[in-house]
Amino acid sequence: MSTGLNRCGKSCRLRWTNYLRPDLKHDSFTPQEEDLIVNLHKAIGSRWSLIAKELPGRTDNDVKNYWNTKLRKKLTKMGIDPVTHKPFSQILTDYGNISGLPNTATRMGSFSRGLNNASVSVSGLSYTNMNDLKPLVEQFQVLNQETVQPHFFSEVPSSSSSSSSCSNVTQLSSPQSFPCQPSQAQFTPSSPFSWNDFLLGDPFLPTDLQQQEECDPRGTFSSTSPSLVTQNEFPYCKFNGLGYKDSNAFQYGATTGDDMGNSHKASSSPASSFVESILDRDSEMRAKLPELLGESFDYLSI
DNA sequence: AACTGAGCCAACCGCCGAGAC
DNA sequence: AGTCTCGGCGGTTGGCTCAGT
Repeated sequence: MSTGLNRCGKSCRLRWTNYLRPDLKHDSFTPQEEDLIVNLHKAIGSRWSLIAKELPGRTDNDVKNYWNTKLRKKLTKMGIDPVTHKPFSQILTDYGNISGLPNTATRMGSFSRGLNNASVSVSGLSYTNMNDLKPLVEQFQVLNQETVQPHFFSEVPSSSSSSSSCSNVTQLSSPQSFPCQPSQAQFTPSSPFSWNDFLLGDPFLPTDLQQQEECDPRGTFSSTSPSLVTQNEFPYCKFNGLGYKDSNAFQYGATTGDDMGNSHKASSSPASSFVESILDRDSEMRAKLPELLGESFDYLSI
């Protein structure tokens, strides 16, 4: 049916349900609604439609947006992890229980330092850092199943995602054999992964990942062509639940593309930062653009 | 006045399941 | 059984606004 609108039916329906419906509230959320959202999120995770049903006049999109823009940051400022709803101190305690690591005091220090470093290059100590670290942690949990017990981020409520990320997290506790795992031999107990090294170095450039990608091009962490890697083969290759921004950020340290690989050759020293890797990458792209475009080109002059 | 960065939110995307054919 | 359409859902993005510089 043609409505004369340049919209598909789905868009129209969304517009109606999320905005035009007459029973919707358009005023700001009340403290009571805030409390309810936080409590429900704690109980059932990011099931926005279910949460919204408890809030008359609010849509799942409203609740989701409010959570993402306000509540999550609010909780973070209060020292509560918005994912697990646990105080960061408790998470750090849990983190301290990871086996095969140096003493807790050292780890705590390096962990906060890692977060602070991230805050410089991202946007302050916020949930973003936790989410940025999460896929890396998961990668390392997969790569080091023998030495790292998966329980830090695996505490994410199983209901926190509908289709993708949730299922992957639960898979952590049931390790599979992955075709792209021949590199596992490189992660022998004699050289266990060190959180300290990881956090003291560049969190986006774990050197072990380079070994991984050199070993098997298929077992990459590529987000440029995530469809090449199925979840069954290697569930944590896909960065489920992360946007391109996150994935791209990670790319600087972990892609297998020709150019990317070169880029972190130059920035793989422990002292280099994520920002430096971006700058390196930027220089490289600028150098390559003319040949890619077949003509002289300086995008800075646009 | 111009620029910049952060916050906000409607809209979009991709996946999934249900139901019709 | 296979395919298609539709609606629901959660995650993400793009563009607007506004405060700060």
